[in-house]
Amino acid sequence: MAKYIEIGKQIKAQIMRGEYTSDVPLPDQVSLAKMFKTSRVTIQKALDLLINEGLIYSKQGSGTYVKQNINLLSKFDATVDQYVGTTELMRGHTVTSEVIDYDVRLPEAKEQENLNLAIADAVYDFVRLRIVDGTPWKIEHSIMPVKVVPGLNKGVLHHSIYHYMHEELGETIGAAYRIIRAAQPNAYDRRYLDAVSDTPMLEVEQIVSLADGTPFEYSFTRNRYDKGSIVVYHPERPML
Amino acid sequence: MAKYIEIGKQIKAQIMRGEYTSDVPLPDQVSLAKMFKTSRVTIQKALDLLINEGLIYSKQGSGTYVKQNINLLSKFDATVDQYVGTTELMRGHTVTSEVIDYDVRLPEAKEQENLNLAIADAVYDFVRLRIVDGTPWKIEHSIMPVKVVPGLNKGVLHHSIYHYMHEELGETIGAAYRIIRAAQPNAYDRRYLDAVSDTPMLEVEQIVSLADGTPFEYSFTRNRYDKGSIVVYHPERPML
DNA sequence: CAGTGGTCTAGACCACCAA
DNA sequence: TGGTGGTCTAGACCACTGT
Repeated sequence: MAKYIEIGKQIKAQIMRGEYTSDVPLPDQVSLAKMFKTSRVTIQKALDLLINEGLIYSKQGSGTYVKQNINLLSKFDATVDQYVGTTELMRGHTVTSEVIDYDVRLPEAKEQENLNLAIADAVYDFVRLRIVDGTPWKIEHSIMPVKVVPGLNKGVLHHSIYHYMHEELGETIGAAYRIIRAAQPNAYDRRYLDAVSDTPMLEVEQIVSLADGTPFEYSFTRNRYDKGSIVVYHPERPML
Repeated sequence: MAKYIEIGKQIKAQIMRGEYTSDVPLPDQVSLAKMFKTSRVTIQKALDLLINEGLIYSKQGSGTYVKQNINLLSKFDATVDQYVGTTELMRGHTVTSEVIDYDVRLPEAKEQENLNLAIADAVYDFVRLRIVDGTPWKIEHSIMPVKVVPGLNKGVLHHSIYHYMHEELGETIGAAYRIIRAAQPNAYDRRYLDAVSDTPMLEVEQIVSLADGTPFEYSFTRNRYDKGSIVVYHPERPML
């Protein structure tokens, strides 16, 4: 573990314990360097992490300050800006999957483009009903390339795909693009999620990539309007 | 402009021009340092920016590579992970606002909490119908603290609030929290957006802050399911 | 083992802010 | 004008990869 990450964690812990407030600046970088017995540059890198997380901000020539909205941050903390599979998110609840549809076929044009595939690269095409504590929760329709996620049989689909990828294939998940929209209920929604014509559905279309940028999932996830929302945190970011 | 940002831009431009592909690694840091006549550490900082943008990734002991999904990135580029007011987003179209409701009052409990206000801090409470090229598009219900955004009269509401804040008040926008959900149409939706009982609505509840973390907007924005979606890009991020 | 990226240091200089 | 954060350098050492 890099030293500056370690220091960043410690400072974050201090902020969370309320040792620094928005009223007064943090100790200056030179003092912090002395306290942590390191160089000023290392302190700066540690603070950079906290700035990226939206916890603090620096004002050249003035000091480093805790933001006024840390309370908000902690409230959203659990759900913010991280991608984990459904199973992980619902820790403490029983999540099971019913495989509604399962196929291996050649990709359509849009899938080729989004998953960066040649026309002969086969894909898995499956629909799963996710069930939480015994009640139907959401429907996931996923397309995954065989060459990126080999061995995705029905047995795996009943459990966590993300767990399988991490533990069995040794892959780490990277960035995700999502398009979020409202939609009218379709046949699946009516049949499995108990939706009727005036039940708004929330749909997430997403492309998820591995750490090296290889896209491995193109999926559509739908749930009833009263069974879940999406939380997003958009930090300010240095623009290139 | 910091040197490493300048270098980052140049390398980004090279990547975008296709001078580097995902097949071969970029030149190593030492070579780049020589090419740009700077130190290796500065190169590393420049590359860090590109890694944060999800353009490239580094593998210790091996090299630095362009991700396979740059093509995707460019496609989403315009809408990704940035907050700008409605007016800005619709450049090239005529956006006007009709003020449906306008009030100054004391904050409710939830507003106090989300906007970090005392009970006596007055807020503006207004509802605007945003109209694009003559057709009703979305309804924005906003709560803003008077002490943070003074002088928000009806005249300003007809134009861009974000423009007003930036140009008149000299404030810069920082992070935003958003909760996105589907919803059944309410009275406003039916009246102004031509929604009926089976028209799903997309609602965005958000808290937007200034650069120093002061929250200045708590709002609910709604549009018909067929009049807009939300695009989100979630890069992988070093976690603390 | 050679080559690559990752981290850290100590010191220098600059830019900005407040008194 | 003194104190603060922002940037940059040159060099050192470490960790990992591929041959």
